[in-house]
Amino acid sequence: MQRGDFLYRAGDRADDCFVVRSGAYKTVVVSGDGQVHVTGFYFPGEIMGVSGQASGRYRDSAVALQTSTACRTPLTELPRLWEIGSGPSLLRMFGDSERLSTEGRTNLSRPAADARVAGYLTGLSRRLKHQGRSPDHLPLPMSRTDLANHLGMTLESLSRVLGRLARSGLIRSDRHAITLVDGKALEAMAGHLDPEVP
Amino acid sequence: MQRGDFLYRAGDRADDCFVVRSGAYKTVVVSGDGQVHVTGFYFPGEIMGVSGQASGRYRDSAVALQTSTACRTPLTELPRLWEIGSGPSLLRMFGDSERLSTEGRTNLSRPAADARVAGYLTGLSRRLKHQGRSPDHLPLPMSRTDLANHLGMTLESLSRVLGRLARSGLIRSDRHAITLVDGKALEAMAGHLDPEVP
DNA sequence: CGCGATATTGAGGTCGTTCAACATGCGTGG
DNA sequence: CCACGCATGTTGAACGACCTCAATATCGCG
Repeated sequence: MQRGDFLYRAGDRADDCFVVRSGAYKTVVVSGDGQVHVTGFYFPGEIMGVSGQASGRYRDSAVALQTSTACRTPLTELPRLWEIGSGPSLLRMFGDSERLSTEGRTNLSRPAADARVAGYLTGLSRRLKHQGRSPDHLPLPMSRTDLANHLGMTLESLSRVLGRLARSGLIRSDRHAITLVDGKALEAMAGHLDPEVP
Repeated sequence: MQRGDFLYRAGDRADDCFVVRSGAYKTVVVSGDGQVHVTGFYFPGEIMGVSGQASGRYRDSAVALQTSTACRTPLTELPRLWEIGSGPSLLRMFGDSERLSTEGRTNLSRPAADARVAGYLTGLSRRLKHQGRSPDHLPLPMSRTDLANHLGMTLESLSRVLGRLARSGLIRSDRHAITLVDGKALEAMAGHLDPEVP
């Protein structure tokens, strides 16, 4: 898929889940008044489309941030999945999704913009590490506008925070990537969002 | 259970989900640095403990806000629940849980405190209506501190916002309950978090 | 190479936080 | 039953941070 293509749209029948293979995606929800909120960014190995599996229709839309590929996984035969013993993994998906949402929520509840940015970066670092990739080289394929929206701040604030962190020597900030220099300091700034990853 | 009792604790083996029967509960997560975040409030008919089903251990703790009862639901019984026809409703509850989490996240992303409070109130109203209760009489069994924490603001700000809304005639604010007077205006203030309820 | 989109930087205003004092409610015990 | 005391909630003032508006800089792409 190319940048801007929809993997699925809110309202579509939710017959499948998707696993990112390459590239990156974002999920967005549009409010009744037309306002958009970026609910998440997804990288290779991560699962998308879980939110729709309960109601039968996707609640959010998934958009490719760059040239990307994803693996479609039909889940229409839910009861039969139980019979063949895939029930636990289904629960795991729901739980993972719920947990990611909870972490994001905790992060958003912090008043300081610095803490939210630091929290997102450390969380992303942990996710990448969990996928077997380098935890210090963070890809940022999303626009500043999208990331700021996701973190509940304006793009100007985000730009300033990143500049501040770079000037402090905690990170190296490229436009489409960030390298963590002092991850410990970032975690401290974020307030240790989550104890550990089991 | 009495006020302050734990339904389950973070770290416990997550063998069950719980459905609130009466009263109300809150869920909290403690960060590595000891900071507490209130992740949700749960009323009769709503499901709790989903977050733990991924890792096998609860990620949050559930605390009774008042004298409450809950129905323990071992997930090993899920196939049998399906046989007796309770599978779909449980699945619906899972979906509702995930959706609630997403809505809360969207709500927190708004910068204005008024919008976040209005968003929570309208969301709670819809949840109560969904459970067959009055959508205009909102119970607030939680403390101001907890609600402010949940909404990502200080208790002073919350107090001011509620006072402002009451003075504007949009709500009637008691200490442990709120009556919606002008729900439409509240929804507008919240920015229509979610299009509709299918 | 030039243009449009995206990102950074700057100045001023508003809103939420902080610190503080006051008011109210609730439970306990006399 | 009332009074007391503590916890909880409300109100006030000043500071600081984020947002808004605006200009400049840089990147990407044809």
